[in-house]
Amino acid sequence: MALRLFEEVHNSIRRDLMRGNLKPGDKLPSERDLAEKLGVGRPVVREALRALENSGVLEFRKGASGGAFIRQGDGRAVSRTVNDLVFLGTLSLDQLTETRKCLLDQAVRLACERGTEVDFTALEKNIEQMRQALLAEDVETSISEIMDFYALLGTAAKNDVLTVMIGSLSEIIAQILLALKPDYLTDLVAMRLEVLSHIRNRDSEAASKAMNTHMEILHNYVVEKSKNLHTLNLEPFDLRT
Amino acid sequence: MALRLFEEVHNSIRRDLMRGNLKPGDKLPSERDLAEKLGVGRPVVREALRALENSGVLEFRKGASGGAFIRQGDGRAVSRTVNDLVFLGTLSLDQLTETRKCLLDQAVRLACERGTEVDFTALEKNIEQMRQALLAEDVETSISEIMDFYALLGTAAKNDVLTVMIGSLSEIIAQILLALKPDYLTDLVAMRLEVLSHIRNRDSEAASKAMNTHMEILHNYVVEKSKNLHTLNLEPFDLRT
DNA sequence: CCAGCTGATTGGTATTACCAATGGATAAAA
DNA sequence: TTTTATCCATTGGTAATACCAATCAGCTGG
Repeated sequence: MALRLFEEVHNSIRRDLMRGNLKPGDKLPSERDLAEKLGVGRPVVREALRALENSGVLEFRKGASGGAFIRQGDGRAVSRTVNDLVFLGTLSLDQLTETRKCLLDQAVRLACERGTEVDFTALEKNIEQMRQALLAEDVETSISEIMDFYALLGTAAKNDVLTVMIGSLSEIIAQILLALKPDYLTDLVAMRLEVLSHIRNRDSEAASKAMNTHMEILHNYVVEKSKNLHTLNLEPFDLRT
Repeated sequence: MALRLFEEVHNSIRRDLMRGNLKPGDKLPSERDLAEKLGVGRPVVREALRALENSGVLEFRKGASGGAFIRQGDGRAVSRTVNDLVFLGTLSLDQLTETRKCLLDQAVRLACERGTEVDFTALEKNIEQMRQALLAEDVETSISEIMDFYALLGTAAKNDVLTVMIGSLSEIIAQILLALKPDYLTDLVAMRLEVLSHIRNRDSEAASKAMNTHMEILHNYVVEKSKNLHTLNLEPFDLRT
């Protein structure tokens, strides 16, 4: 199978990444220079760069001393892809929840083991901010805080991979919840506070159990209310800073 | 923050996906028609479509009655992104292995619970094919079979999300292993056969323990040999059919 | 020394044109 | 009539060019 030209360029850059020739913060030559150096047209270079931006590898800045920069990278590209797979019908919410439970179980156990008081304070603060955002019915802030909780849990567990995976599976759940705008969500605060207290006590069994209960309740609610995902009028979320 | 034009197009198509207006197998209008209908230039449409192809959502076919088609979607886009994050230095192999162990543990337990004899036979056949490929030192086939094992495990566990996640975390390990070309890999056969036998006996504790041992050995080996990832001369893997 | 202008650089977009591959329609041959 | 070979319209892939908009370095004048 012959690769298209933009795929060659794409692979070439990714290869430089794997070889260590490119590191986060590095700046690529301008599109015009790249095109000339590689002997291809500028559109080809642009399509290759676009694909890399879509993967979260590149970031663009306009103007003089602008250009394409290698990013540090985060889990957003993973989240978006998982989201797509759900809407394509490839992945089901049931299976997603089952896997999410497994990962969160591991996260709370590791948090019990490795978490510091700094981590716990951050979690506590996050729950409080989530509570206020929910009360104010501030949808954007709410979803942001809800997601931050998982990230902070991953931080407490000292495992970024776990954080990325949990985030990618949680994003869609959070979106659905807020599309439904249930007043029920105030329970979220109570449940999370309970989980946190168990983690603080380093009681991994209790924390795990509480988190599982939390997940069960959430899942049953979400599945019941969103049997037809497509009627929820969700908006695609962007991939920017 | 003002969205770029191609992002508008991108979101527009993704929105149609979420609304259910587009389903796998559907064909988008030609680039020229789309450009005219949306009142933008063709390059803009192409960049938007390119991003969606990169996400694994679209597939292109040339020629008459060709065009952009909605794909069923699979885990490859997730795998590639995780790969990038490792090479960007955002995710470490240690944390990756820890999460992988957690997911595989869940997978073998679910396989014990839900697996059928058909699943087990498929796993058995896969291990045999892997053995032959390793003996023949057929690198491409080997990595393919090694990855298939995890996919089959996910199939036995009846959870596609688990399958995708495990695949995304395993891909890079498999690549490193084959770049090292260790004769040691024959042990892989024995370890996997042991795991399979426990699963067949529905002995989830033994299966879990065997899989964990498998992971520990593999991880220690990989981490020791690849302290400097960038010297391995790995090739980026493509995202095609 | 600083505020403001100026211009060069860079990504963003549009336009045009042509190539290459594909598949169906059409015409020729059996 | 059926089959086969050819043609051609449609579509993505690539190139080249031009212009816009944003940005920042450096100069300029106060």
